Order: sequence, then C-alpha cells, then structure tokens
Amino acid sequence: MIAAYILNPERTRYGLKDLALEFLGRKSKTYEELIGGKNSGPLLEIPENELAEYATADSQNTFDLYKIFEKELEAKKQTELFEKIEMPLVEVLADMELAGVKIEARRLKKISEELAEKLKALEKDIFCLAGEKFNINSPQQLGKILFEKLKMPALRRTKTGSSTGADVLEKLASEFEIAAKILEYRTYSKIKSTYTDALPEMIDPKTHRVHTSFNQTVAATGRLSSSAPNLQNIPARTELGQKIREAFIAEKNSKLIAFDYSQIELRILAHFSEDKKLIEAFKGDLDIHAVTASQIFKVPLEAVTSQQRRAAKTINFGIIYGMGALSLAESLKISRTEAQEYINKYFENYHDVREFLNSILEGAKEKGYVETLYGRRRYFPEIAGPASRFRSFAERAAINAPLQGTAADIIKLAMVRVRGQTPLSRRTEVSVPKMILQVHDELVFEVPEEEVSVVSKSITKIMEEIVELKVPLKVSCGFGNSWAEAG
DNA sequence: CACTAGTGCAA
DNA sequence: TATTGCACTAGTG
Repeated sequence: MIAAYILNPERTRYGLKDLALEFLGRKSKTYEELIGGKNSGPLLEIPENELAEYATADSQNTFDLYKIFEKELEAKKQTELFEKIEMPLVEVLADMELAGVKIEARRLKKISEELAEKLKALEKDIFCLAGEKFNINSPQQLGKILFEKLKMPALRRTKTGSSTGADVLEKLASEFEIAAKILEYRTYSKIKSTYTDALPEMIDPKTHRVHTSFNQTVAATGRLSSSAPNLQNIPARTELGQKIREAFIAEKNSKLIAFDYSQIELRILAHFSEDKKLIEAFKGDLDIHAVTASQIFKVPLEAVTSQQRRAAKTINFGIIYGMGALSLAESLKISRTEAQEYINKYFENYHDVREFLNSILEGAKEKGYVETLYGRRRYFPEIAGPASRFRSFAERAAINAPLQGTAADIIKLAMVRVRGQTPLSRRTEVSVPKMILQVHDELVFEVPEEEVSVVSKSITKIMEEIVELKVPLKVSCGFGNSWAEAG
C-alpha cells in the first residue's frame, strides 16, 4: 500500500488498489474477491472455511507486490523514503491513533447550547428580513431569497446558480443587513454541527478519548490527512475557535505540549532557491513578513505598518501556492494592476525565487514530475499538454508540491526520530513522550507535568536538527492543560 | 443508501 | 485564476 503510494501519490485519478493490481498483472476480480472489495465486511463475517483462502491470497499478493515494488522503488530512487521515513512512520501513527486525545464533552455541549440560542435569534432576524421562512442551510433556497426575491446583486455564479459563499456575502454585508446576519449564522452553524455536536459523539466509550485515523496514503504531496474525525481542521483563528480548543485537554497530572515549525515552507523555499535575501532574513531570525514588506514597499524594517505586513504575508503565502495577480488583488482588496506591481516588486527583490520557480516548471515539463528534498515525486503529465486551464492548474500544484511535500518529509522524519528505534517488545520499558496529534507543521504531545521541561527541550532539538538546510529550522513550543493553552 | 454540489474549517 | 485535505447539509436518484 505504502509502496504503491510512494510510486504514485495521485489519489484523484485512480485508487491504490487498482494501481496495485496493475503492478500485479492480475484481474481486479480475483484480488477484490479474495482480499475484500466494497462488500468486504469484518473478518468474523467471513465463513470459517474460507478464512484460510483469504489469508493465503492476501499474503501471497502482498509478497508478490513487494518483489515488484522493491525493484520499482530502487529504480526511481525511492528506497530511502520508503524505508527510512514511510515504513517506520506506520508504527508511530498506529501509536498515535491508539493513544487518542482527551476531550471534555461537557464543555463542548455547553458551547453547543449557547450557539443554539444565538442561531435561534439569528434565524428569527433573517426570516424577518427575508419576509418568509426558509432553510438557511440550503444554498439553493438562500440564493432564491437573496438574488430573486430581494434582488441583491449576484456577484459570482456556481454550476447550479448564484453563489452565496462568504466572499460574496462579505461584499454585500455593509449594504444588506441580511447578508451580515447570514455570515454570522453560517459561522455558528458550522462550529456547532462540525465540532461542538459531532466531537462528543466520537468519544470512544472504552478509552473516553477520541481516536482519529491518520491516513498515510491519501495526500498527493506526501502530507498526512486525518479523518473520522478530522482533527487537523479544529478551529484555531477566532475566539470561538479557541473555546473549541479549550476542550482538547490533558489527563490529570499531565500537560499538552504543542511544537510548531515556524514558517517551514518559506524556509524550504529559501533552501531550494538559495535566495540570498531570503536566507539572510531567516539566518537573522527576522520577521519574514515584515522583511518582505520593507522590501516591497521600500521602507525601513522598523517603519513597516501592520497593513503592509499583512499584504506581504499574503504575498509570501501566495508565492508558495503559485498565486496570480487576480487572486492577490481579490484577497487584498486592491486593483489587479496594483497587485501585479507588488508581485513584480517581490520578484525584483527575491530574484532567485523567481529563478527557482521557473526551474521547477522547466523540470516538470522535461521530466514530467517534481521532487521533494527526499526525492518524493509527484507526476504532472498534463503540464506539457495543450489544455491551458489544466496546464495552469498543474503549474501551480507543481510549484507547491516540492515545498509542501518537503515540509511533510521533514516532520515525518522528526516523528520517526522522536519515536526512536525502540522495538515493539521493549515499548513499555522505555519512556517515550506520548505523541497524540500531527497537524502538518505541528506535533502535539501529552506528558506528565514533571516531564514538560525536559521533553520540550529534547523534542525541539530533534525537530530543529532533523535536517540541516541552508537556513535554520525554528520550532516554537507551548504547553498547558488544553490545546488552546499549548498552541 | 450512494452520490454530488456548495460551503467552510485547518495548515 | 492560491496548495493540500475532510465534513457538514441539501438535494437527487
């Protein structure tokens, strides 16, 4: 499974099982029927006389695949990634899933009740402004009210009608009270349905904790993903979000410690591009967004305003995503011309970044793939094709993949290193800090409170020294009784 | 029940 | 026409 993922991390075009079959040269039916396709239930439901057959087929197929993948991995220089990162990570993830995270259900339920009241009041206001009752959660019904009945201007279309997305409603909010109310309604409704209502339901009655799945073979860039429940998208930015995170707590006499790679993708950009100015900024441990702002706006570092810094921050992130002038203009609420000027100034200053991005695209067109620091590949067959829409999309993803993917490589390696090479049999003899969550550039641990200081130092060191780049890696950490305090 | 569309949360 | 994910609700078949 993991070898198949490394050899072809695209999830959108075809499933891993089909890919495995392709390598195996067997018909889908045989494999699906024997080791379980869509209709495969729990092992116990398989008739006893067939169990041996299933087990044999599964083992045989796995072994056959291994022999094929071994050569394939070697040919594509993926052996180190496979053996040093992804395979050892399997156990780390298993431990994390089994450990789970403690959640204070009562706290979430209380928030839920408060939200229910706010929603009720907002619903009343919205119906009053609309002049009728309807389902606010239905974009279709809402669109009819806003854009047909109330004749508000439709600013964006979807496949099926007029968009009621937050970006549209924000533009209408100052003129139309109902738009502002709906935005507020959506915020609360989202938090209530996805977090305060759903999470308490997911608490395992046996462990009294929530056990997510960390999916290792899903993301095309090499990142992990999390599901059932997704613990990688717990609110963080708003005050209400912090309240949700206050419900993620440590056991009695323990604390949560959160370790966060600071600006890891921009540091990787600095490393790959070897841009002198970017490297200097990170070597000096400067505020990278402020530095970028001072360069773009040609003001001294100390004179950068918060607005300028915010704009520079958007540009810095935009670069990582291959953003164009139009979307920069949109998110900064400035003209396209002005946005283009910012981008031009950015590249005038970070000259080597432009060269690097161009070289990524050249390489992708020539070889058909891009690579991370550890050689993880992502293929872009459409990048040399004629369809400009697909090509542009591929170009942006090709710029992003080495940066996002290298960050994934690095944190995965750090996770393996933290876990150490302890054999399973010695697991209970050795004190290993309990890793409970990974959120792309962040690791969360639960440790006895007397160990907080020691563990903070040792894990920060491991994470910062896991690889030596042309710029230092910086890790910030915090601890507390809840994820809100630690983060 | 399976699936899609729209929407919105995270890094 | 800014990357990568997952989940919720509505709506369709």
